Amino acid sequence: MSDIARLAGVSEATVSRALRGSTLISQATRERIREIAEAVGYTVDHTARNLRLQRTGTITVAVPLHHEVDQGISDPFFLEMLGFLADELADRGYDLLLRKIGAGEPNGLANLVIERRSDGILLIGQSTQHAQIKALGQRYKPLVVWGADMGDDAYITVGSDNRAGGRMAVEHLLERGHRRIAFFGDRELPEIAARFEGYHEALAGAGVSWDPALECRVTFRKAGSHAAIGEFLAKGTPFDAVFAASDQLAGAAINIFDRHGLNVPRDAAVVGFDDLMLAASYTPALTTVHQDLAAGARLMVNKLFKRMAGEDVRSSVVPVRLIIRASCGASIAPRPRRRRGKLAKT
Amino acid sequence: MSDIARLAGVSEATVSRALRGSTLISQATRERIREIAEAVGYTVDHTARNLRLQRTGTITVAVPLHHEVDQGISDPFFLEMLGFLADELADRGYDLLLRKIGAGEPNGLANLVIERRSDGILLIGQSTQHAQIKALGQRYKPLVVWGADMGDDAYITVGSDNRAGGRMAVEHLLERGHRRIAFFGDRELPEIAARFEGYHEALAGAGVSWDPALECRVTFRKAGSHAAIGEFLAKGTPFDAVFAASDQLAGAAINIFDRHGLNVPRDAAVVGFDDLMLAASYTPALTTVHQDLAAGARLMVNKLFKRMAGEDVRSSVVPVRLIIRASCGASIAPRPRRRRGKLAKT
DNA sequence: ACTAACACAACAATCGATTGCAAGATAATT
DNA sequence: AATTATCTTGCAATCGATTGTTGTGTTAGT
Repeated sequence: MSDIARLAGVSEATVSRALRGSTLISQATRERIREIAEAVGYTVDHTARNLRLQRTGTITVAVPLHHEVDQGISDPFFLEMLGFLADELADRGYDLLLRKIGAGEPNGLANLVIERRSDGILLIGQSTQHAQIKALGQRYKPLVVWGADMGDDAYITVGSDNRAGGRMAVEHLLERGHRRIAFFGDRELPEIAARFEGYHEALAGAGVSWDPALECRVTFRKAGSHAAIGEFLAKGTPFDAVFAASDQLAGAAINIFDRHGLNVPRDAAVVGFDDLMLAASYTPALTTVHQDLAAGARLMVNKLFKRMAGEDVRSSVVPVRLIIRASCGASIAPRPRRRRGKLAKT
Repeated sequence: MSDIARLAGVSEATVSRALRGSTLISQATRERIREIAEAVGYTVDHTARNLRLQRTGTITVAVPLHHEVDQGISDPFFLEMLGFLADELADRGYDLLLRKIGAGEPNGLANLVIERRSDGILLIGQSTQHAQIKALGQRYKPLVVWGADMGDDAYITVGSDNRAGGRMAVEHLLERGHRRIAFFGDRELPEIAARFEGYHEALAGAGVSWDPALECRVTFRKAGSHAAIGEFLAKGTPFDAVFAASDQLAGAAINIFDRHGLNVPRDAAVVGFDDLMLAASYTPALTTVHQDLAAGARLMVNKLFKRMAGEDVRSSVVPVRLIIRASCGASIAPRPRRRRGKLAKT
C-alpha cells in the first residue's frame, strides 16, 4: 500500500480511503489511485485489514459428528448443505472455514469461540450435542444451528419441518394400504426424533396401533446400519413398509432387503428423507421427503448476519414436501425380460 | 495479552515468549505466565499473530466446477475427500478455507492467489480447467491438485492410478465373459480420460475390438446424465456390460436401466469407479474401483507443506484396487419370492 | 574484589490497513 | 480584502502479537 501511496504522491491514508470509496477523497484522486492500484496489481491484505477492523471476515461451518462416526463425514447431506452455504457466504464476501467437531472432544464447540477465528458459527446438525450447543448459545450470540427446534430458546435453529415430513411420508404409505410400517432411524438425534413423532402421529391419525417391534434403531454409521437392519430382519417382525429417517438409510435398507431376497417396492415399500440429488438415482428411485436446502441455507446465513449485527431473530422452520418416486410402489412399471447381450431400444 | 503482562508483572514480550515456550524465558516465569493465561482464559489472536508472521494459517481447498454444473457440488466424492483433507489440515493446525470455482468466472483461480487469503491451495479435481491451472501453477508454487498427471510438469498432482483402475475394471468384466462393454463418462475430464485409456487397453489386451458406439458421453450433471443414458439405450446398441467412470454415474445407469426393464447384473453388468461409502449401499451393491482417499489426502497435504517450505516435490500416483460386489454379477444369490406382508426371518 | 560470562527480561520496531482529528488549500460570502 | 465555509489530504495512533537488540542482575572464575 505504501508503494501505491508513493506512486500516487499521496499518503497511505488517502490510498486507503480512495480504495474504500470514501467521499472524503475527491473523485479525481480516487480514480487515479484506483488505476495505479490496478496497474500494480494491488489487493488489500485481509489479515491486516481484519486486525484493524476487529473481525475475521470468516464464518465457521462446523459439522458435529456423532460419537459413532469419528472417522469421517459420510452423509452426502452435509455436502449439499455445504454447497449452498458456500454460495450464500461467498455472496456476502465472507470466507467459509470448515470444521469437524468430534464427539470425542468435550469442548470442541467451545474452542471455536475462544479461538476467535471467525465472526460467527453455523452448525450443520445437532448430533447428540444439544447440551453443549445450548451452553454455547447462551454466551455466544452469532450462532445458527441447522436442526430441530428444541423448544427452549437456548439457540437459534433453522430446520425442516421434520414432524410434518414424517407425517406426510407415513400418511402416504397408509393411503397406499400399508399398515405395518417400520421406522428406521436413530431417535437420539433431535431431527430424527421429530421425524419419528410425525410417523407416530400419522399412525395414530389413521387409527393404526404402533408395534414397538417395528422400530429399528439404526445409526448413521455404515457398518452399524447394516448390522442393525440385518438384526431387524432376523427378528422376523412382519412389516410391509419402511419409513427411513434419511435417504442414505433408505438406500442401505433397500440394499440389505435385496440381499435377503426382498424386493422394493414389491415386498416392502420404502420412503426416505432428505431428497438428496442421488435419491432419484437409487434403484428403485426413492420416494422421499424433500428438504429445501437452498432456502434453509439462505435463512441460516441471513439470521446469522442479523445476529452479528446485534439484532434479535427467532428460529424458523422450512416446509417440506413429499416426492413420490418408485420405491413406495406408486409407479411400478411392468418389467419385461430381455436376453443378455441383445438389448433393443425400449 | 497486555492484561497477562500486567498481572504477571512482566512485559508483553516476555508473555509472548513464555507462551511460545522460548528458552529465553526461565522455566519458572514461563509456567507462572501459562497459569495466568489459563486462568483468565486467554488465547492468542490469530489475526494479529498471522499479520506479524506474514502468513494466514489457512489452506484453501477449492472445488473447480464443470461448466455444466454451476449450481452446486453434487458428487459425494468431494465430500469424502474434503473430510480427509479437513483431518489432515487440522492435525497440522491449519484452517480449511472452502471455495468453489465456477467455470463461469475466468480468473476465479487466479483470484485465489492474489487475494492472499491462504498459504496454499489444494484443488480437488481439474475439471475442464487444465489450462488455467497450468498458468497458475507456473507462478504459484504452493499448489497441489487432485487429478490426473498431465505429463507436463506445470503443476503437482496427486491422483489415483486411473488408467490401471480402468484396466482392472474392464479386465474383470472380460474375465466374466463380457465382450460388449460400454463406457459411460465424460472424457473431457482428464481423470475420466485416463480411465477410458485403461478401458481401451484392457479391450485391446483381450483382443476385443472397440465399437465407438459403445461410448456414452455422459456428464456429471444429473439431468444430463439421465438424458444421455436414455439416448444411449434408445440407439439400441447391443451391450452386456458397462464401465461407468464414477459410482454416481453407475448408480444413475442402474436406475435408468431398471426403468427400461433391464436388470443389473442379469441383463448387463456394471462396474463403477470411486468406491464411495454409498457404493456398497446401491442395489445391487456396486463393483467398483477403490480409491484410497485417505492416503491421497495425506499425500496432497504433505506435498503442499513441502512446497510451502520451498522444497521441490514431484507428482505421485495412488494405487487403486478392484472391489467386487454384486453389480458385475459375481455373487448373484438366488432370489426367493416372498408374499408382501408376511416376511419371515431370512 | 574485580571482571567476564551468562541468564532473564524489557524496549521498541514491525506486520498492513483504518480512522479521528488537525491542517492546508480552494472557493464563496460579505 | 478579510473571513468563513467547504473540500481535500496528512499525521499519527491503533489493532495484537513477535523478535532483534539492549539492559540489568546473578553467578563464576581468578
